[in-house]
Amino acid sequence: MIDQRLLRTDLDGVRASLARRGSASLLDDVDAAAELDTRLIDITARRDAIRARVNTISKEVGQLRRDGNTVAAEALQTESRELGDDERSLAAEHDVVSTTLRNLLLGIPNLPHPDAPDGTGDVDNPVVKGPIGPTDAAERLRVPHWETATQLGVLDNERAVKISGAMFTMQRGAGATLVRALCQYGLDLNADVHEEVRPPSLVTSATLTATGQLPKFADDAYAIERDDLWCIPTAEVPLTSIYADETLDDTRLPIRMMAHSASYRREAGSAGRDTRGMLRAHEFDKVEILALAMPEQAPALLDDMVARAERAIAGLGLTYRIIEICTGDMGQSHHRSFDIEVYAPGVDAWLEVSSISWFSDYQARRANIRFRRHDADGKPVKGTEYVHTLNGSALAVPRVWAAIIETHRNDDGSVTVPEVLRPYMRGIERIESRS
RNA sequence: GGAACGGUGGCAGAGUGGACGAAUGCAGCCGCCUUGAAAGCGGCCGGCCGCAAGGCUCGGGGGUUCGAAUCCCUCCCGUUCCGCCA
Repeated sequence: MIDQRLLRTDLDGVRASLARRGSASLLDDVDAAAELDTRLIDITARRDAIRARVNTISKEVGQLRRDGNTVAAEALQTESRELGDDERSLAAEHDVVSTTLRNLLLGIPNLPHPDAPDGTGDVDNPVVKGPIGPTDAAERLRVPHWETATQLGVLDNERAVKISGAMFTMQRGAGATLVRALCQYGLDLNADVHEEVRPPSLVTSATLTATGQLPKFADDAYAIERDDLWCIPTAEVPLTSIYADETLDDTRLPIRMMAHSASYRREAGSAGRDTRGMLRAHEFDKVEILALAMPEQAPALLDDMVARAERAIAGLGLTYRIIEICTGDMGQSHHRSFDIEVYAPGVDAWLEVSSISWFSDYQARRANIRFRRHDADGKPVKGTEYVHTLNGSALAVPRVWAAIIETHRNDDGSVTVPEVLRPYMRGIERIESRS
């Protein structure tokens, strides 16, 4: 959520910032929210005045009864009972307005960073680095990974579909080992500063709301309705909420964590797209890195996390570039965002393999994650602030897997395993046909 | 899944309708004492919203009442026992 106070103190600033996202109806929502906020303040003030009076009366009644002054006590009780009717109707109005306002606020996206590039869609995302590596593939590389991998017996999507339906994938033999190797590689590369976490894969609605998936994007996630649980679309979801409703000490920040998890996505609206191979699937493995930080720590962390994602890709000998996400293409919760794209020669396309984002305090406000500062003498400063959250894929398996198969394909149809992965693959140097 | 008992401030733990935002202990903060520290002594000390007045907060929600940590309903969570299970 954005800071509700900004609606009162800097409505024009909020409107100008969100206008960069390019949605007219969004500005209507902002205006509506500002109006509700004003009403809510008025209602709250009137309700609280009545409550204050009732509280005072109750204390007086208690005193009068102790003193045995029943007549006076009963007179006050009558007054209080009448006040109760007003209080109830104001409280009901307060609940309606504040619920409406909250639902509206939950749907209002984050304010983009001033330096985020303007644009209306993904075509406006500027390339900020690269391409690094060749983009002119040889003939032997012009083979989509699903052909190479199926032939090698390391990808068996036909049977995955039999088991689970369309858009599920299955890796076998060295292909399965490669999945696990990539995960372990991604973790080891980031273990220097990140705590490894194995979070739950099923989370509550509250948890999925904190990171921004609910309420607006419910259709994108798998729901287990009977138990009111959701399959995580990314480890970002449980990791961010680890410290939900907690106040952290500034000395502990930044808190940096990483997790390997499965990610589940319904891909509603993309049926029929990228149905072959490993480019899009309902379930995939990913190593996520995440940081909770003080606002002033965030920019450097963002740079560091992009560099880490880049290092993982570069180490695998893949061709890649880094793009920055423009205001028109940003996700709801994003403040500033970078993608790493890998060139896949077999399908001759740039594949998004990593997305690293800074969320400012947007998620922390939803998740209620605060921190307390200490002054130079180590004394706690009065009041708390929301942390900033950042996260990104350190290594998203399927598309990297695909790019490896396509990039490191040999003339004979075998695939050379990148050197850095061999320790995780029982020394396998080449993936060769099993038959 | 069944049964029993629980959920109170950073922690431990009192409190069964009014003087309770909450005893007491520990931790923390300030001061005294001390060469320094410990001990001792005195004082302060939960959080959120609000410029303030004030409001909210004893697991969540609802109810009874002039008034609820306390009574009622409901949901959630925990512990123990039983059942089931990797």
